Amino acid sequence: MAGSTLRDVARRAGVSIRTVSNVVNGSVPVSDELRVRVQAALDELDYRPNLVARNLRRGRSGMIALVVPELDVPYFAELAREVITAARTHGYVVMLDQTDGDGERERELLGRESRATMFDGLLLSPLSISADELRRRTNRVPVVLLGEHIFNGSFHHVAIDNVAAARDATEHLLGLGRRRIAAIGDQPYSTGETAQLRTTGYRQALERAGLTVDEQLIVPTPRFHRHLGAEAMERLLALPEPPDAVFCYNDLLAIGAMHTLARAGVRVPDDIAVVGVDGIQEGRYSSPSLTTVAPDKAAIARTAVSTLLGVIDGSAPAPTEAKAPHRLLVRQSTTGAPVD
Amino acid sequence: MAGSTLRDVARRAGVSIRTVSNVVNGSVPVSDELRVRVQAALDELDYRPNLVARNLRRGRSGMIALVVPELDVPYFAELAREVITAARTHGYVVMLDQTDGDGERERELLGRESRATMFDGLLLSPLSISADELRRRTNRVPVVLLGEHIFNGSFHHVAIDNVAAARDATEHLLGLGRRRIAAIGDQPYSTGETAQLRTTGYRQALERAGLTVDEQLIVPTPRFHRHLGAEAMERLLALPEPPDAVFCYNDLLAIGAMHTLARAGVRVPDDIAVVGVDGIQEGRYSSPSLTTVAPDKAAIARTAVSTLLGVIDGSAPAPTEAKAPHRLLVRQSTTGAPVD
DNA sequence: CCCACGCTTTGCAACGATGCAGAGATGATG
DNA sequence: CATCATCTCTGCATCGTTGCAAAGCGTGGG
Repeated sequence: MAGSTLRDVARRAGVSIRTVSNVVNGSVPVSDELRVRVQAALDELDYRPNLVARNLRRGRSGMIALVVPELDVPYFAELAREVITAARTHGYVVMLDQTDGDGERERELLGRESRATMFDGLLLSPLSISADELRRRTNRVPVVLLGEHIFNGSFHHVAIDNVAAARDATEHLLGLGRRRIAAIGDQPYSTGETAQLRTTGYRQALERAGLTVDEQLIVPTPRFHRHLGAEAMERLLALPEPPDAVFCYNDLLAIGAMHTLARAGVRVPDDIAVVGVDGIQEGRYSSPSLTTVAPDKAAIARTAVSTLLGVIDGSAPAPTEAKAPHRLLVRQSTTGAPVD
Repeated sequence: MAGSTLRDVARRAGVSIRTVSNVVNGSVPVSDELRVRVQAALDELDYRPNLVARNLRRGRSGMIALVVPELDVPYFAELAREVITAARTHGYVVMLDQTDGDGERERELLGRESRATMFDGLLLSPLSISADELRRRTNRVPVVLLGEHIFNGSFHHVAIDNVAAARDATEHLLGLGRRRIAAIGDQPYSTGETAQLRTTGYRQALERAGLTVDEQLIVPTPRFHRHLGAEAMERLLALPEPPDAVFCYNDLLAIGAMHTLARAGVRVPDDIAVVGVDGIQEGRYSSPSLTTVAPDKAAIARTAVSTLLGVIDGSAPAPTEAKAPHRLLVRQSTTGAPVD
């Protein structure tokens, strides 16, 4: 009942512990006669290997940790799903933790008393910890970073091309004839790299189209949540000359913005077109459905996991910069066409 | 670099391994002089305890697993967030896995080669595994079940009162004067207990109001996903006499249903009122915003975690049935009033 | 002056598994 | 028939930590 060990099984089958281990692992040949006897004992005692002990001996835990800011943000939930799936194909399981974007929590995670040592590696989607700090603290555990923040070449890193993604979104709006295009989600301070890259892409698209950027139309938000998108949209509507399109830095901001527009009786896309980033499922069924730039989350997850495992087994020590593909999904919020 | 051990630190400080251990753990008193010396060595070598070894010795891992069908289903993501938070207050971390509602995967999880032995306990939200099977397989690991499925008294179990929740939702619609109320999401087969309980509550409400149930208006769905809600709604609209309200067994079904209604030009709530269950964030910002019966997820998580820890430390061996509270959040999809 | 007591410190064993090297049995070969 | 290679099987050491019991040491009381 309380969990039988190799010893118990060995005693019962009248063989050595080592032989039982060989039967369990199947790596070393065992004679048919003994194998049958041992197998019977294994079944009778319902033996289950103690993985903690196995891990100690083997020096590997078969676990990686995925740390995201917030698990209830759909993008991270969907990404987590893909990471768990990708890890499983390599025989790994995933421990999940969330930092709430709290730098303290992120720091704690890498501190001395953390459980990080229990994992073979760490996938980290950092929000507020700085590059230096991260470098100082992660000299033990293999780390791969997800998303933009911190990538000055000292860490393995997987992300989409955020500048191109933002440019694609903005150019889509330009292609629809919109000329007064707002942007929601800039973060013009040290830890807002992702947002800043998207701002760059937004500016590039406008400039290439020969338009000047109206700084009033760039509304910063401290995070990427629905209610902040709603508030930002209110500010845009209050302008003397409101926009005819909005590029939101993620889908949640876009959904918040559309919420405000619906309440204000502004038609989407007729009066204002809306596009987001992330390609979350929620956007397929919103009213109107949301045009979005969707990162290939499965690709991000696969790349991140295999990179991390490469670091773990020492075959890929030099930091890599991997770019995952993204594509524009056109839906009602920009074209009005009820596509799915 | 490769991780120093107690041995390394002991050698450096010129004391025994045991003393270093005592300093690290702080449980046994150590003289000031030695403590300082050992601490210095700890710092110099940047010692981090090997948690795998510690776990082996202590027989506890400080980890629990949370297994849900799909992490990208918002309800589970939001619940997972709460579970992680609740576990953290007890010093536990959470490993997350998903089964995709696949019975095979659920079985595998409890099978001989599973990693379940690595965890002190298991929070399981089962979809398709049967009670018998579960009982046969979990004689090793402490388990607490989340949600309805399987609760014949042999397992610890935390859920809301699904009958009451469904009744509340239906009565809300009745209170608005609706009389032809449909239900989307029944699952009239062995593993659909949750759905069946909601059907029971739905029937109760109608019967108490003196109405007869029109079986045509109960549309089953194999899962609780947006597209199935959309399809179900199409079937209801095709009826000679469509409903004037719909009770959906979860918010995703409701959002799918509203998607169909929007495309068909049916007004919500004027023509058809819609109510869901789960209280996911998505429903606050949908257009129209979604009336829903919201389980207290934080309460579910807290109760589940503390129950599980009780089982683990042996203080709560007898299976308990815990009911978490729920409440109706009234929004536009039933009243038209733009409440947040 | 000796003994007992309390406090700190230590060595040994153990948690349950696997790597390694060698023991024993078996069969093939000269 | 002796020798050697081959194939199973086994015992021992080890992964890094903590529980346990006892050793060492200093102090105070009889």
